[in-house]
Amino acid sequence: MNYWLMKSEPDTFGIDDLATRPNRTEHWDGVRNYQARNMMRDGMKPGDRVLFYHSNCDEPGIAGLMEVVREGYPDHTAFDPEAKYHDPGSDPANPRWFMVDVKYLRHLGRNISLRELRQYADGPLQDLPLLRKGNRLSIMPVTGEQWAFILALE
DNA sequence: GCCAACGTTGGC
DNA sequence: GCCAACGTTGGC
Repeated sequence: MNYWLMKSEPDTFGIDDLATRPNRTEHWDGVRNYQARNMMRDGMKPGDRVLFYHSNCDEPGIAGLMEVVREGYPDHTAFDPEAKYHDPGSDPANPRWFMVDVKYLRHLGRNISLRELRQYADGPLQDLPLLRKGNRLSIMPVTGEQWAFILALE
């Protein structure tokens, strides 16, 4: 089992939205970055655990936990001219973009803010891509050690 | 293949 | 709203 972190803007789709979806499950569509695509297509497997990170909001940070319940499959929203992330360059016969399905597990007891995580940027979390300058990856791997350390802060 | 211009991300 | 960092595009 592997660990990941996925970002979303709570104004668009936050952990409360995931928690109230049917089966508490939703597909993670709209990713249009090749690195993140590769992780969903090749790396993420059912049973993997994911930190749900709220970005671009009052207090950016980790809000809860979710689980991958379906491995990577084509992101059909790329084919939809009406969709926000429509990509005319993605051919249904050879899809460019992928997504996974994730299921809500639980909220953290408290939001663990980016500000707080930065305190450990020179220590236990020094290799966490989230804390690297200029990082813009919306999906990133988390080691078992980082996962355990972050949850111990809760 | 280089690189300037541009658009986006996302913290602050 | 600002702006630094980054990815992508497209002319050459």
